[in-house]
Amino acid sequence: MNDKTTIYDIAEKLSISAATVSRALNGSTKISSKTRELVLQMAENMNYEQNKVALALKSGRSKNVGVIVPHINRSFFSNVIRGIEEELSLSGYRVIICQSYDNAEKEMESLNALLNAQVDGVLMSISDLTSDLDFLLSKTIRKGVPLIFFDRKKDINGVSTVTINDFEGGYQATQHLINEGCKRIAHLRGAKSLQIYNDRCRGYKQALIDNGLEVNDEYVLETKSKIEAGTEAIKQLMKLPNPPDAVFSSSDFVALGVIKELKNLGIKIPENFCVAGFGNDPFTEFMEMPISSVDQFPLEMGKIAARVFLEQIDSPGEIKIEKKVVLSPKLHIRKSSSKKP
Amino acid sequence: MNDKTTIYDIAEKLSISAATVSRALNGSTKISSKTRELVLQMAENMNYEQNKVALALKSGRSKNVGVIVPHINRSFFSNVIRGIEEELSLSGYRVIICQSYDNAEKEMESLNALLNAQVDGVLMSISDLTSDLDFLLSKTIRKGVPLIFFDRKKDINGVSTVTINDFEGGYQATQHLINEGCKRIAHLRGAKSLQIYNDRCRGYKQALIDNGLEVNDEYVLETKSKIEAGTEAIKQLMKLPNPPDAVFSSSDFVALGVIKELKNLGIKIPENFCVAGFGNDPFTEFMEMPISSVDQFPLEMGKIAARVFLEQIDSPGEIKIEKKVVLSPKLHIRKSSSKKP
DNA sequence: CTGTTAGCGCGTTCAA
DNA sequence: TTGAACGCGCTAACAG
Repeated sequence: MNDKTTIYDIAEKLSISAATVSRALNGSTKISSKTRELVLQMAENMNYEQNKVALALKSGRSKNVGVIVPHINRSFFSNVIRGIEEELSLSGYRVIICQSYDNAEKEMESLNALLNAQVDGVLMSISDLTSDLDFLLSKTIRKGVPLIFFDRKKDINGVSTVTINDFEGGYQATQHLINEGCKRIAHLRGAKSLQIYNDRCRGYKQALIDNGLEVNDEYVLETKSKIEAGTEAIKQLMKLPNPPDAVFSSSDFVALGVIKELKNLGIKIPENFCVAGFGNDPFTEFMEMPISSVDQFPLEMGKIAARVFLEQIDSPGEIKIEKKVVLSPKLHIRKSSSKKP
Repeated sequence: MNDKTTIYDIAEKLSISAATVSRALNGSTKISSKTRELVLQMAENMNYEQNKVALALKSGRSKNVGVIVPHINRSFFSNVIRGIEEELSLSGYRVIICQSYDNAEKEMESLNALLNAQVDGVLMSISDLTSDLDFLLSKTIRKGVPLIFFDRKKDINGVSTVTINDFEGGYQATQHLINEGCKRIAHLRGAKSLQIYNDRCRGYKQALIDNGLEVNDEYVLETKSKIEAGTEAIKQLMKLPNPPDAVFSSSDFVALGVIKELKNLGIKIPENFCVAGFGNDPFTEFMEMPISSVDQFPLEMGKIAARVFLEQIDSPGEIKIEKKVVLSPKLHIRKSSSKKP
């Protein structure tokens, strides 16, 4: 039933040794063109296909890379993965995906499983700053497996990272809202355990400071990345004695929730209230009230992360140079924050 | 530098044979509890981890499954993959993803690569009915690797499928539009080379017939699954001498394009024109004009496809029973097609 | 140019 | 209960 033909099968047919077959198949120069042709022909006839597992065991390189993300079905991550796959498949690598569900423990399990499966590298977006990264390092670096963080990173020696400049993104969005004439800008931010949200928040605050505006802690709320979280948060904000006149949200979904609730409250956007989100999720563009948002270039991020991996794997010797790539975010200005037409 | 400890390393330390170590690690009964404890302890100390590649070569089972989809970043597919990964990871399987880009040739390449990488199964959504499936079969079935189609299938002996009832989905949506009082229902359909679109179209036509409405071929247009395709198509339809009063689209994006253009044209939805889409993409729900759409339950589809694989792989002997699972779609009725409040 | 040997790490005979 | 030997399929070292 199983028709897997091995190099031994074809060697036997030709009454030569398996090594010779191997050489012919791999284009070694140390072989006569006659026998090479013979082998190639026979291989064709017998539908020979190289067994990659045997090759992996022999060479120690599986041609597989692991990718760990919180959830594969989030627009951002699925786009990054697309970029990674698109780039790595060109070099013959396959992509194994794992979901961490924002759970540090699961993340470690996945990493472990990937390393035991002999992946040649791991690209991941860490779930939490509190992850036990020492353990992680001991496993991956000691094994000589390149590790690359994208988007959600943590600064570690020996680990390359590909991120966008979240500080700049937060700054850009806030500066834009200020330019539109907003004076009391609130910020809905993600969990403090993630550096990206801390950076965006820092950018927000710096923009306020640079423009001589007051940083009001009452205006900064931590939310989940969900529509309902946005509606809840804006309700709370509008109850303040001195409610804000704009919101910069770290999440497009939250921004959407804010817009929905403001409409409920009869507050006009963008005339009396401006909103900007983060992520440039596809839906922000084609809403009836298109939402201004910061683009993170997920596809490009994935491709670049893939290339960083390829550079590391190709680097001669054991000199693994860590690389820190930082992309510039781009704010897309849309109706939700455009007072001036 | 490489600290990979093997069973030989720990055998040496304990002055026993590697075979014994292997037995201890695998919980064989034919071993004294003393040495078992000893081995387990030592394995712990030496940070031993089983090399899955060696195991794969030995056993012929890699614990990897391949998944091939057109584009991983489309909402539907990323959700299916999430379901697959969620289910299979519980059984210790890893998921290798490949993108076909709707290209039959690339699809075959990926399938080939996966088989050479010794995956234990392949789950795929075929790109095209014209794919060279004989070749496909000769590779996969002869190798005894379970093959499962999800969503985009083709009926083949020996291949299990997990799909939704596209006919019923098309029927449901059309029937609903009829119930709302629409008389001239157009249909924007996807490529004829995919069975799912043919089935949805058949459902659409059958609903018309069952309700005594005329099937007008001028009302059926083939479009790409893009917003702009929707705007173009509806422009064309509205130029007809007798323009439609409703559209059932096989794509949510196309439905969105239709709605945008109708608004441009000053046509009121849902009062004077109803629209229904297909896919229940997240955005359909939270638009200001929420779009009625047929849910395909991608997450569930992925999980079920995974379970079908597990059943096949666990089935004793060589009896591979093919399984055809058909899910019922569910129409979500929203504002874009609700004349009656 | 080609054949022989060995080993990647593991589980599984067959003897003892 | 344990050990020695073997093979999964392949490539690389060493001979010839």
